[in-house]
Amino acid sequence: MGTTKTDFYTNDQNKMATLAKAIGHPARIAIIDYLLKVNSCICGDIVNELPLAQPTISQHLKELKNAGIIKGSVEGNAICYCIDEKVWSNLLKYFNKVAQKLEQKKSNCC
Amino acid sequence: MGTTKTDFYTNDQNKMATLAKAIGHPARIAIIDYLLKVNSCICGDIVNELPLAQPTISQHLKELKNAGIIKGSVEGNAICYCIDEKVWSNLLKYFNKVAQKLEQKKSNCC
DNA sequence: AATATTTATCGTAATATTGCAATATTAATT
DNA sequence: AATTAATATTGCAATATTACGATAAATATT
Repeated sequence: MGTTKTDFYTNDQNKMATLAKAIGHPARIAIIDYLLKVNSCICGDIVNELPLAQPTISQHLKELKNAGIIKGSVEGNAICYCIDEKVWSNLLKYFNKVAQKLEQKKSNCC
Repeated sequence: MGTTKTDFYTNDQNKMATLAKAIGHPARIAIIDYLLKVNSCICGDIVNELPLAQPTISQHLKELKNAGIIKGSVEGNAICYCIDEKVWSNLLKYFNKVAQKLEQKKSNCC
């Protein structure tokens, strides 16, 4: 137990869940916010922006990267992270799709 | 440890993280999908749709409800759940905002 | 080559999540 | 008032997540 039964669900469902889960932490939202705020997609001074230790932030970045939300490229001895627009637009598509279907439905019981 | 430092982050960040986290599980994505597929927002036969025991599904529904993504109204001895359009449109707004900011940015290093 | 800077990894403790069986609760039906 | 049907709650085991100190790895700079 404690393990998700990923086998049962569709690829799309698992993929979307992975993406949403990666975003589902305030530190990672804050990282995304910061990546947007800073014009160029600068990296490691995120450590100064958040109340977290460097290893913790590195871990959060890793999770965002594993999910595919951000990508990083080595830039000297620093690493430059930025949001993957393609992946984000997929996310947006999903949320849009659901919103549209919600509008189409007239029969709301709640 | 193991506890998220919610105190530090902004309300918006925490709220968005809570919403995303609630969606961040394939079973809950499947529940959302099902709620959309069924025209009226019927409830408890979700148990027949997913490979999960009834208590587990009840728990997932509770999490979606606590996050505000779905709402439920008592309908006889059954409960009718459906997605909260307002909350969903907030979610959509966030993903849209990020997508727009991404487009504005020319300077991508990755 | 030694040092500094930046990021990643390892190990570990605390807590949270996932899932289920058993049981309770609530409302309808007989 | 029993019985049935639909959900919720409780308690628990297995696993995952969050966070950090210590340390390693990689590249720049001196």
